[in-house]
Amino acid sequence: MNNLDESLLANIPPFRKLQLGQIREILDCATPKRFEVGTSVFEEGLDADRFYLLLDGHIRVIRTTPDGEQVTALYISSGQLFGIAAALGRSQYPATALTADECLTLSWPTRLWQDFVTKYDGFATESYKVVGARVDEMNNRIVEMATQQVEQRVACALLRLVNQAGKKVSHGVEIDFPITRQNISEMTGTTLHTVSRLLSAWEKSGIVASERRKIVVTNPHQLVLLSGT
Amino acid sequence: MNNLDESLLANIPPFRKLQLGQIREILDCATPKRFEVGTSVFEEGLDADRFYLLLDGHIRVIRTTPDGEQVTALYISSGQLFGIAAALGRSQYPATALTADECLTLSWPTRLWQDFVTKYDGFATESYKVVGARVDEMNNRIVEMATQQVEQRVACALLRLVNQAGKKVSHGVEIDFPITRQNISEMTGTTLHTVSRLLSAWEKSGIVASERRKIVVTNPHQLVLLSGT
DNA sequence: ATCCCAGTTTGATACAGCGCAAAGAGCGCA
DNA sequence: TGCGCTCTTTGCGCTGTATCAAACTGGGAT
Repeated sequence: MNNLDESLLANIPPFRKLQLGQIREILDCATPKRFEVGTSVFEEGLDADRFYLLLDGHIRVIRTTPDGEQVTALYISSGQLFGIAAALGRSQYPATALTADECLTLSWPTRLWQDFVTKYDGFATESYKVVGARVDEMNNRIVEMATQQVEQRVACALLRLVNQAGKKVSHGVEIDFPITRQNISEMTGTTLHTVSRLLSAWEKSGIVASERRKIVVTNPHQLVLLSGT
Repeated sequence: MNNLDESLLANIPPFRKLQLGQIREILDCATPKRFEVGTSVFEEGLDADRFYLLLDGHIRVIRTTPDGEQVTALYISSGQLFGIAAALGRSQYPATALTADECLTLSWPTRLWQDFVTKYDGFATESYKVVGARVDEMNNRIVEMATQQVEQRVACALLRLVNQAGKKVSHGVEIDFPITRQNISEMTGTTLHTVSRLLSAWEKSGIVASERRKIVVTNPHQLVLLSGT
């Protein structure tokens, strides 16, 4: 039992169609936890014993290659389930989840997944839609990496970030958490140098305005053109 | 009702744990169909109204970019489910399925998926494991494309093909369906020219032996070394 | 006020792999 | 037997990006 408010989940996909009483039940077995910037929620290879819902903040899901390079699999924004590999029959986490800013999560023991699926109508369907959307995004990234060159890929990556973590500001849309050139290079399979050069060029053309750890897209339309989609 | 044999499905993952009577029921609502080489089972963007099981042959799942380039998402070997996007909430096929050789499929109307899931214990779990494996493979490909260079990627692709469609022959392991340089380039995001050069070089080192539309890996170990994993 | 460090910018150089081009080579078909 | 199609091989020049190197900047800690 905890004192979280039902309305927290009422509008979030897998719970949206549930009744308040059911949401109450789910909340009562949830563990809330706050994570500082840059800490890990779970790590690649560990037993996938819990699944998570991100209530606030942004999470970077990364994989590390044998020689230590990092590749960003995806970014999670608030309101999304993550760490649900167990729902696809995996017993270990296939990736590491790092907080990109301060985060608030709810989590449940993995074994409850099956309970939720059988007990709450629509829970499974809605959850697997999340998986579907991610598979789709992964497919798109594969196509991108296979066919487009760096400038287009970086443009696509920026657009994805804007779509899922964009915050309107006076001069355009800002990416709502601290992000470095290095981070972007890890999303696109390039180097931070190349990303820096691209952003500099785009800044000159008035497409973006960036500072240290911060990017504002001032001309999204132009960015779409560059992305070649 | 049809005259297919229950043993067809008895050892295939989502059906493995079912009783023969249940398999019979499933078979009775299945439609078998044979496809010639190079024909399409379903196409990107069409209504995902059926899901499939590949009984025999090999299928190439591709996506086409706006400018007509093809990217191979994955290869399906016999015994695998495919076209199951609907299970993840998609109403259209996200890719096109082309036969790589002569194929035999069973298919069911999509609406039966939900029936199977509720009626047959373990069907859902086993099916989602298939999805899990594919997500995993996609993740690996993203990491590969982001960090490795062409030679390593092609080596990885070949190894994947060998693992899932390898047939032992006298001098090594042969890929069990016709495959062109072009096909491999579409799996790895390169050009057929580069693939051709690599295969020529590998042939000289005694790692592979290839002919027109045919590849035999004679020294898998060396290929693993090249793949850098 | 100063130091330090993480992040950024920019230049110079090298090279992997692409694009283009053209010549084989295997195979079905008439 | 020869034609035509698809697939393969190989050469050559070019260019997009990585790599190496070095300087700059802003902000937090002492």
